[in-house]
Amino acid sequence: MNVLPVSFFHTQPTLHIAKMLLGKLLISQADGKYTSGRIVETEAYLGIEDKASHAYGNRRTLRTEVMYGQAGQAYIYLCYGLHQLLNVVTQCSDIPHAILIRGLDPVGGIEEMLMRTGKKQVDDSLTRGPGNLSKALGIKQMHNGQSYLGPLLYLVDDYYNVPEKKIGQSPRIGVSYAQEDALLPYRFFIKGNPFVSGKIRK
DNA sequence: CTGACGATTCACT
DNA sequence: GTGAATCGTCAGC
Repeated sequence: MNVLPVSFFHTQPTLHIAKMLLGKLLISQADGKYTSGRIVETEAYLGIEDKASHAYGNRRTLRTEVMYGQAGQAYIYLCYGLHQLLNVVTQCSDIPHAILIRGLDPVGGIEEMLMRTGKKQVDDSLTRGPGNLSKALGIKQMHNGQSYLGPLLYLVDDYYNVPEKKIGQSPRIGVSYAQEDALLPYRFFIKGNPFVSGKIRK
C-alpha cells in the first residue's frame, strides 16, 4: 500500500502514466467521508499539441492554469453545466498535460456513494463515466488544484496487477470536435470491466 | 456584455 | 435514436 509519489506524474510520458493508472486506487475525501475505487478507464490529453485538450495552442486562462501547474494535482472541469470531470495533471510546470479518469470499480464507502447518487443499490452506472464517478466520490470545485498526495485526494498503488493482455486501447470518447486528433488512441481501459464507459470495452 | 457551446447523462420515442 | 438539462468559460464585439 503506497501513495504514488509526485515523481510518478512527471518522470514518464503522459500516455504511459495513463496506462499505469489502470488498477490504481483513487481515494477522495468530501464532507468528511472517504470513498474510493479502482481505476478502470483513463484518457490522456497532451496539452498544446492536442486539439482535444483545453490547453491546445498553449491556451492559458484562469480555468486551464491548473494544468500548467505542478504534476500530481487535480484539474476539475465543469462539463455541460452539470458534470464535474476529474483529471490528473502530469508533467512539469508549463507543460499542460492531463489524464481524465473515466471509470472506477467501487471499493470503499459504497454506502456514501449510494447516498450521493440517490441510488438504492450498486449497479454499473454508479461509477461508470466521468460525470457519474465524480458524483459518487463527491468531487466538487473545491477539489480543483488539490494534490493527489492528500489530504483530500489520493492515488494509491496497492500492488493490484493488471496483466498487459487485459489492457485495451482506443480513440477517446466525445471529442469529435478535435478533428484529426479525435482518432488518436489515447484512451486506456481494463478489458471486460463493467465500469468501463463507451461501446469499446474489449 | 453577449452568445455559443461543451472531455455527459438520462428519460423517452 | 433523439433531445433536454444547465452554467461556467471564452472569443468576439
